[in-house]
Amino acid sequence: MPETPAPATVPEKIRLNDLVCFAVYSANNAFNRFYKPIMAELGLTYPQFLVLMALWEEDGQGVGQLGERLGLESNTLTPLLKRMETAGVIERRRDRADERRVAVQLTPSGRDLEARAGALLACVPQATGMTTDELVELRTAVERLRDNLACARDGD
Amino acid sequence: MPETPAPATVPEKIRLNDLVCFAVYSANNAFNRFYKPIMAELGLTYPQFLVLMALWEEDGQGVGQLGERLGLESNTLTPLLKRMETAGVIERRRDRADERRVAVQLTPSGRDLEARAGALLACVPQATGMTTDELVELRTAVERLRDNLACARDGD
DNA sequence: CCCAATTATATCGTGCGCGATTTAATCGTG
DNA sequence: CACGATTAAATCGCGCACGATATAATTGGG
Repeated sequence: MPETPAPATVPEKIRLNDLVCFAVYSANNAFNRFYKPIMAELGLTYPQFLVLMALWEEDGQGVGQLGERLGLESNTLTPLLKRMETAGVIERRRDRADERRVAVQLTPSGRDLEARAGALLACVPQATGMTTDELVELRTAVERLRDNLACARDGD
Repeated sequence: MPETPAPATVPEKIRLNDLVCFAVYSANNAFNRFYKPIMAELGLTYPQFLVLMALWEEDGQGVGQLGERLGLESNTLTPLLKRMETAGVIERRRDRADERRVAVQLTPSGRDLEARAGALLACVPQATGMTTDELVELRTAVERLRDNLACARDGD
């Protein structure tokens, strides 16, 4: 007879490296580190760059729309947008028709960064060490994971 | 003849949703949000939980070893570990043989959390909406991405 | 028309994550 | 043994991310 009785379900120690969440966590940190010097060249941070991308797709979005696009709320976006305004890449202006809303507009300087960003980010696919097809598949899977987690948190 | 001459490489507007980095970024945020109430039940934050997992695998690790395991440095870990010490789940003590080093030891309270954590995290695979096989494949791909980015940043 | 409910942003406090620097202990070479 | 170089951790400042709350504008019944 073994000293320790076998439990109904083997508890099987969970290890850090078995967790998808840790892989995502550490990959996100790795992306941040990789992007930092590139973004510094543009005078931006990585989250600020994501905001700019959203604005290059559609200028003049409100804080709420940007938040929906990026998965962030005003408590994160407001100070971030203020820093971007100070940096001179966007302008924030109250909507005349509805003074609660704040529209975020690119400045010429903010628009100009789009071309520069394209060149600076060209090195990224190479750095991932993955093929275009692999990247598309990976992205799709990560998006599915993200969306499932988000809706599991709300209404299941 | 087309109005706009075709450039050598088509600049093809990059959209937010095409970026793997944004998928990883937003998935990491989603994980954080999903884990927050679970971790609160344990009196922990998500990064603190990751530290505990590393210690459950091997107790008494130094700050540097923990950092290597988690991909963090002392500037992040030191204050985090101090909060965990205040919370009573670990103890930090200077190594007698080498006074530069600080060993991190689980307290009984910190050890006890392992069993509770297992039960609380049982809901996670379900929430991802992915099969076990899909999760393994996804984790492997994300780890590869992370490791490639990290070594591209250093010596290529 | 008024006022409670709703909506949009902003504010505040806390905990990361990290670049830059500091402090302190150990090592290595003479 | 001395002393500069190296190593380990800690400190500092900044920018997210977010829960909780506040402020201000609009909406909708009665």
